[in-house]
Amino acid sequence: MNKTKAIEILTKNQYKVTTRRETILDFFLKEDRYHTAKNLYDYMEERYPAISFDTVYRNLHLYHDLGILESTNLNAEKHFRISCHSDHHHHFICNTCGKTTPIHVCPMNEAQETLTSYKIEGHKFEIYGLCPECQIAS
Amino acid sequence: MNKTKAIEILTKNQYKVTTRRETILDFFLKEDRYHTAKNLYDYMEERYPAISFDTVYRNLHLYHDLGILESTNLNAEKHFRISCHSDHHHHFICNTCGKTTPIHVCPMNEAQETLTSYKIEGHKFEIYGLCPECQIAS
DNA sequence: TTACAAATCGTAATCATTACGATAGAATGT
DNA sequence: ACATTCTATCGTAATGATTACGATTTGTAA
Repeated sequence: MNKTKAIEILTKNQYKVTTRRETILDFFLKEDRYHTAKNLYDYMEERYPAISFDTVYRNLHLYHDLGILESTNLNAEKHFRISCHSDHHHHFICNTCGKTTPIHVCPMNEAQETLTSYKIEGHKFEIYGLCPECQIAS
Repeated sequence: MNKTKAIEILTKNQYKVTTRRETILDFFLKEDRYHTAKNLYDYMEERYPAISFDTVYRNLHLYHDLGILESTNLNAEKHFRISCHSDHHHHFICNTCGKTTPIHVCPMNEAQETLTSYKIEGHKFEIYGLCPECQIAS
């Protein structure tokens, strides 16, 4: 996902490309990692002192629905990152800096065999720990 | 995990065995699935009309820390279930009834090979969908 | 049974998220 | 250019889950 493609998705779906929406894209494209709604709110508030929660959450959900962002729950708080769905994969997530590393291992084929007569609607595979950089820092 | 073992863990760690703590165990042992704090609170309130949030949450955390319960985050809300750590496995979780089915497939060995120089501290593999019973019901 | 620490109650505070009426802004047709 | 009509945003209040804490009660060991 890049800015051009995200804007293309917005216009294709008849959503307006506003300055706030562009700034939100900049925020997520700047760093390839998970961020909380609060992280984004703080970033936006520096640039638009009157920004509303509504704008932040509404656009997070919009981007999520359009596939521009993907999300995960880490300790009962939603985290969002720029989408990278060119192929199916999962993530290593650093507990310290939040940076993600793709993992190209997916156990669903094997798992599926043991779940005949179950209707599978989704799955989650995440690995948590310290990335090389954060190990050195600690 | 069963009631005798849970009580053994409590006393071994010098925690008191109170009526509320026993009732909480009954609640989780009754059904092999994930429950929210609210589920437990409602159950407790029927039996102890003056039960406090504090008691519910404090004991959920205590049981979790002692390994009597395990937890997961489903749509930004913590869910708890009685621990079943006899062997390492993961769960299929029904989106409708919350019942769990163990899955004896774990992708960590393969994943680890691709993550040399990363320090792995934990992982999560969950499959969501409809269990056979809930497919019939819908 | 007494005494003390642990557990619980009652209630307020916090944190993330959602909701909604009022206002502002962009796109379209005249 | 102007009016019309959506859409987006603001301002703020409400909700839902969770945490916090002083006051009171209860369990346990001497």
